Amino acid sequence: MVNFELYKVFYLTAKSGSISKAAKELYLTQPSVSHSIKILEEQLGMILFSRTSKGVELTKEGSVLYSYIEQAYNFISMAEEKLQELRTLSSGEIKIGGSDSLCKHYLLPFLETFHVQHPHVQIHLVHGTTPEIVKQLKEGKIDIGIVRLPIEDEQLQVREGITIQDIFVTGPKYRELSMNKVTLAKLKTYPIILFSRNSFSHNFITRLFHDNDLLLEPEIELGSVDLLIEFAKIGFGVSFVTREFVAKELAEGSLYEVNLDAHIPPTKIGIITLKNMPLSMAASAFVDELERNR
Amino acid sequence: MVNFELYKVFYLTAKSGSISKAAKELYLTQPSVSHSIKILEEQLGMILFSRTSKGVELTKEGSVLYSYIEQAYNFISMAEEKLQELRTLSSGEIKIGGSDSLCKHYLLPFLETFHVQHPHVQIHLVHGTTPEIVKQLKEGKIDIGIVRLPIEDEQLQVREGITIQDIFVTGPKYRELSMNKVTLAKLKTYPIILFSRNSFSHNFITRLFHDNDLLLEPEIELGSVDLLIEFAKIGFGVSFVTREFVAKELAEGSLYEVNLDAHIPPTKIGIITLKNMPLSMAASAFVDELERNR
DNA sequence: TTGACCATATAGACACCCTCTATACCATGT
DNA sequence: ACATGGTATAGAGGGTGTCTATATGGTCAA
Repeated sequence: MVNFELYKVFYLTAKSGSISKAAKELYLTQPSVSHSIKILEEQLGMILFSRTSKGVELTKEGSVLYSYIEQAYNFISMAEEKLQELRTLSSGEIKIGGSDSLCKHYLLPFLETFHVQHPHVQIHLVHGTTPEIVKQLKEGKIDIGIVRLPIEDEQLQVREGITIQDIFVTGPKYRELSMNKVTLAKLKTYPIILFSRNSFSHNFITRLFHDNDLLLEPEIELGSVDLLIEFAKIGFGVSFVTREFVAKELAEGSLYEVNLDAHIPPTKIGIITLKNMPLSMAASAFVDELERNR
Repeated sequence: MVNFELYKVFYLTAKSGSISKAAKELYLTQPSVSHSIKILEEQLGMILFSRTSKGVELTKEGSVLYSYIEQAYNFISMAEEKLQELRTLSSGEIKIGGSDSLCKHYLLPFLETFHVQHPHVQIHLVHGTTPEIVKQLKEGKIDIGIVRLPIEDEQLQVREGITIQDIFVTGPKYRELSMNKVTLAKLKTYPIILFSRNSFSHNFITRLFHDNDLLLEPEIELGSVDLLIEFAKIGFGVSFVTREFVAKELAEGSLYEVNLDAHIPPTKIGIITLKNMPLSMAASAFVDELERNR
């Protein structure tokens, strides 16, 4: 099989009808192109051009070859244009899997700015629990997963995102909880509102109480962080939420942070990807964006 | 623009899913292919493969590139197959222009054997006078012209074919002309049958008589060599034809050659082509065939 | 867990081929 | 006749692509 590079030279020569012009386009000298065409003709065993005093002209066989190579050349050009788009993020696609509430409260701001910067990069958001996210990542259905750390998996590459702090919050009704230190036992006497059973936060808090020989019996279990916030605001009880996600409410005074006499360790948000699978340009850029704003 | 040869390496690697396998196909070593792909990735500014322990796998961008390169590769493969056909004469086309009667009597036997040998080469036959043939040759409408020599034209390459001898023939009725030497003056007393006015033979004979101070007044002028032969056979008079084209009739005794007491110089058949336009494989093969049987 | 096996990556040396310069050659048009 | 613009050829040199040798890493089976 002939060296493909020779076909490029052939194409440009045929197209411009001149070896000299082709040489200029290729940033080569005329003898070089002349030589390449000679090699090609020798390897194909046929004359491709008739040489005239004003350039070259395709022979019958040359014309046949040209009609094919023209197509091939166009496809390669299109390929390079397409890759150029991908490289400059004028095109592309990212599939992100967001665990729990992280989608809305953590990811959304990034998505907005990223979308403004790269409007032609399509973003698909998938919702799911941490194990679901990991599974989809391994199946190649998503490029990036956003989960709470820690996570242990040999196949995963984990980048650390921002650190978040889970806290108990309450509305003005139980404002006293924010004044003085509150023990877990004391807190237990208030109505506790938690995220759905089996969620990261539900499990964590249950274990925290259990470690202090207390059995937590949540008053309400909700499937949405927004509802947790709303319920706390209007005085249904004490919600367990992430401080960073209720920053606005805390600032405006519609929620108060419980002054808990117990240590709730801060959590990190992790950006997980498959260790062996290189990220696409778009995904890579998005991850960079997430890491930059750590 | 990237070296096209790298795309070939890329394609075969992607297709086989393995650098080692691609190396075998390319008759290269594994490090060489590995290196080529690295170069390609660097030049495109993106990772094309994820390397695993059992080979390589296309990344998102790699897949995009592959979908284009696959097409390009197929076109090039098709091109090489097509050229292979042309080279082996399993395909192709020849346009031949035959002057005067040469088509039927000279060319036809060659065409038959050539067609048997290369049934997939299409042959187009064009009929015309010598100037018409030359014109069509220069316009690129035919590849090869078959004419009587001599012909003088800077742009033409002339190959000599067989030598032919024009003679006068007659049927049994005037058989006596074949017995003893016949002068032009004597011949003139018989009815002369010539090919159409302005034809090569008409002009030649008129001049021959003129050079001997005789004015030729042909009895009949015909537009076909076949008719010349037939008219002579059935006793209409004396036809001026080419000896080689009436070999059968002379042998079987339906025609007799006039024993002329004047020298008619033999003529050569010429195979003419454009000097600066290389012949197609098929045309070239046909010309070779003509030259071989000189 | 360990070792064999099968991938790819890396390093460094060498040779070949590609490209360059210089020049010849040819056709065309002034 | 000569300038111009095209291609072909020769020969030299350097760059690049390919090789060998070896490292590295993952998978599988014992």
